[in-house]
Amino acid sequence: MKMDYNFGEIEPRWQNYWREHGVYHVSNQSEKPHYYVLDMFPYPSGAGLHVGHPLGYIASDIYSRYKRLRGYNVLHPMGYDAYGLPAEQYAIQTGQHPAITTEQNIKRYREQLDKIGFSFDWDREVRTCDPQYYKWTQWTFIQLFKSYYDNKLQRAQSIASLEARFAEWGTDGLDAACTEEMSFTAAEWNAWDEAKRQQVLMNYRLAYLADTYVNWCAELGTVLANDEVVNGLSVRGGYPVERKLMRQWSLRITAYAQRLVDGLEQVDWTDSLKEIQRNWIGRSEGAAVWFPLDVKCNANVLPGAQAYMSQFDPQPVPSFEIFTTRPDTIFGVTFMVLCPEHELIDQITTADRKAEVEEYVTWAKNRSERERQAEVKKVSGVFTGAYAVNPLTEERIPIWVSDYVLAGYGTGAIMAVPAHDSRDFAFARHFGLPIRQVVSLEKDVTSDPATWTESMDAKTGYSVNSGFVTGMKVKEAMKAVIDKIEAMGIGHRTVNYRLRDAIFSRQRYWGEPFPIYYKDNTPYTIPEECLPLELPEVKDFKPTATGEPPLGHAERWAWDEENRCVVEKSRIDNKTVFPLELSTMPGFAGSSGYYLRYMDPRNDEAYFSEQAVQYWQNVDLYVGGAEHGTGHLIYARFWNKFLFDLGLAVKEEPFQKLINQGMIQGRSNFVYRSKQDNNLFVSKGLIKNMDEVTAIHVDINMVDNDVLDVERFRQWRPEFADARFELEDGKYMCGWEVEKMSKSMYNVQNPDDLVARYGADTLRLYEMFLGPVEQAKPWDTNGIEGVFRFLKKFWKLYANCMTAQTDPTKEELKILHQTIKKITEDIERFSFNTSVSTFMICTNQLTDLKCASREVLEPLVVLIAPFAPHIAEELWHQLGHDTTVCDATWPVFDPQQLVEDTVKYPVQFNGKMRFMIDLPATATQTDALEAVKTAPDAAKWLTSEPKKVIFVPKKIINIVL
RNA sequence: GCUCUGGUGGUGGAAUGGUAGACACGAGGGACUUAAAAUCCCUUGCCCGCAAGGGCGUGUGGGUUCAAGUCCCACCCGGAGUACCA
Repeated sequence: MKMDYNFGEIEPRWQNYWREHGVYHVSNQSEKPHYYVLDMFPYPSGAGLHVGHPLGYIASDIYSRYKRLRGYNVLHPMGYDAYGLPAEQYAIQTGQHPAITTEQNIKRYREQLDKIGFSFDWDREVRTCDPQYYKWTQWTFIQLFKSYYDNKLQRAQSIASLEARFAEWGTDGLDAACTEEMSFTAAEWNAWDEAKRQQVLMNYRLAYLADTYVNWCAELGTVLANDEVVNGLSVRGGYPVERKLMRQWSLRITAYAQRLVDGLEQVDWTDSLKEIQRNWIGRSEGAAVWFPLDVKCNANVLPGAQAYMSQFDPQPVPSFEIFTTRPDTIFGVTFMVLCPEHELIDQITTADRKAEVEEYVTWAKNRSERERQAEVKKVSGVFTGAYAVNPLTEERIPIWVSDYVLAGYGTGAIMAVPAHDSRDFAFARHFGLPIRQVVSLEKDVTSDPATWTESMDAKTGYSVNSGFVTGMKVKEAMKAVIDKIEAMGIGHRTVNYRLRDAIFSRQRYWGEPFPIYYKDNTPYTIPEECLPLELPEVKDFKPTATGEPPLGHAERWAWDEENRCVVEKSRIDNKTVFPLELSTMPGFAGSSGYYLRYMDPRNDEAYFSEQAVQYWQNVDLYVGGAEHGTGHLIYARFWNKFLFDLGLAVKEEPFQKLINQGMIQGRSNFVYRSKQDNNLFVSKGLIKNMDEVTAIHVDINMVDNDVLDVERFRQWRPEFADARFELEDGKYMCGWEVEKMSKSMYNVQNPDDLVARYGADTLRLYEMFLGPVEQAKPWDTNGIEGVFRFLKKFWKLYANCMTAQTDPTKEELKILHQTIKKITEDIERFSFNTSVSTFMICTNQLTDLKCASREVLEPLVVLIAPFAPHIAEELWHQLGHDTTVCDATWPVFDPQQLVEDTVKYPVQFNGKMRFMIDLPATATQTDALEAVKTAPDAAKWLTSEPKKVIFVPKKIINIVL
């Protein structure tokens, strides 16, 4: 065996071997237990992989290989989230077809990934832009289109069954998720024509077309989902986003809000991620209450309210609905607020207020989302002149309009309780509206709200000034008020969610086409047998002159209903040939169900076979970034729940355990140029005053352990050619800072360079050694030498000992079994950084002992195989095996080999000797004393016969000498 | 503001409530070498001391406990998510 660790020769050789022998190919048929380990598949960007990407892949690869060694049949696939904006933006700039760019990028990604030695089953690769893949994305969309959500059954049902129901019962007894509440009879339904029926059904479909306020990004020329917008700017590009009413496809994800909340209980995710999702879904319990209006208008008439109000007014009483989480404060309502979009405004505004209200509404509606959010603190609003009646106090309450009430949440109308809501408080103060205290921390103790500096929002204390609930605790009062409201028939308990339906159209080219064509402006799905509906070629990737999406440029983009095929657009006659949908699906469409497709990726007949999903069930371990908490991870859960309702997915939750790998930040290096002398660079330690120098980013590839390679620096740019350096100890020391990893900061570390220099095994170990997988951390190559040194030592241990084989000593076995125990525990809790340390300790100890026993060296190779597969494979064969190490068996821990000392340590304590002892819970004082006396070093501590012995709880014994 | 996280040497980071700082980097010293690389050995939390040894130490202040980095309460500081969600 060669003495030197030649990773450059070993690694490619085994990578070829694995590929040629299909070592990582996984079968759907196996007697073994199954385990599914999934990485979030990457978007293949033009920049290639940097060291941050493989962090999660390495962790999941370690776990996959470990599970395999433990006898599991492990599914560990990889693919590409290939649709996306950057390729398309690039296409717009250069005319290069996104498919070509994407293909090139994928090729580069694959090369980079292959060098790191992953155990992916590449036969199962999927690409979201592959027609054979997006066929099933389109198929799922059609199923969503053909489904509605039954709130009583709490599951999706077919639209066909809804039609049957309408024909027989109308909406009677129907409780379904919908855009707006509808009420009609079977007779009405049966009398309607096709167009009207389709329009009604659209109100219930899980994938529906509707006019909704959307986030329109003019710069990107498309609408965006809520999670793609932060602070009024697009996540991609940071362009301003405005609210716009547009006819768009949406997914009725809100129907699943409750199940999305409930499902979090069943999964093994971090609390923080579950919390992110809970916040995003934003479930709040409260009451819907109808407030009768004190004017005559055409607003809805609610039977209950009318019955109540008819005591005072024989005429029908119009009313409107509000949502509150604090029904207990209803006695403190001093005004009402409608959102500027509220339909009631026009009807209720009094003539004298009309001009002012209209002006305000126009102003508020035209304000960009960005402006609105920037001026959140600024109070604005206007009085409508109209009044509502508080159904419990029978007071007349003024109705205002303000943009602090949002159209999209609840009913877009609130009862304002300024004493107990900070926003209402600010509003009341600004407009001089009354503030009435109805909750107090102490019973019957009130103060004058005029003296308050802030409202009392906490849901604690007692009701005061509150009619029949006065004196009750807040929680009781809430219940009592709702009960009363329900009894009066003017409201009910309800739950509201912050979650919005997912806008599903993008006015873009590079995405999945909708399998939809329009007959009479009514959308119809193309037959499932005709899928995939392939993305057509276009001559221009920009929107058309008339403002249509890029697909408007496609010549061949019309649907021939008779011949069931795509034909030239020129043939559209709206009799047999119809226009196809022009927008495409968003990025999350393709990534929402990919984990299921991996189970059976080449299936042409179905998304995946029943046999495959019955075998694999769902993802056991999912590894990826937490930045997908409000996007992909919500959509994928929704997608899976829907497929579960259809009976395709067999588990309600797609990802059982989820690990969020922390982001790897860049570590930038700086040189410091003197402000007096542009050619003089001062070493970090010699700078007296930072004001005298300018910090300049330098490429981290010219820096080693913060020492600058001055020659490379001089060659870097012409202006540095004559650079002079003020050195410390003959070196130029650079400064550093943690920043985002990006080209412009010259701090991008490319994994290929490290693989070339140290080998893949070192890179793998080092990425793990850097710290806990979940933690965000800056990339820093300063420690990589240590890991590399370890692998060289590890290699040498075998090189020295392979020839002479001896029986293992007790000491060697102890080291081995300690290592087995520790490594197994570490892997099970994803603590891979400590695993690397354990290997280092083990190797040092065995080297000191000059260990040469196969009985110890062989299992050690298996232990390290998940972490450093190449060196393990090589040593495994050197040890004389002709099977691969991937098929070895994980060594079994033998506790007998670890002789634990019962007595841990002695300490002096108030003149007593105290000993920690490990004894069974049933042990007596005599047992404890015996253990101390027979401990290896007993003579050293017990210099005389004990005078007194105190056996304190469980593990302690105090001995007075 | 709310929610979630985290705070340990010069650095990255270890510690089922049980000898804090494993392991690694960096630094200092030494061996080998003509020299360098590579390799190996020693020291390395802070303070006092030649030493043996002693004192102090896990953001701050309290508490529970025989025992607290770890559990509880309050506060301070960082990171992330979210933001007029009624």
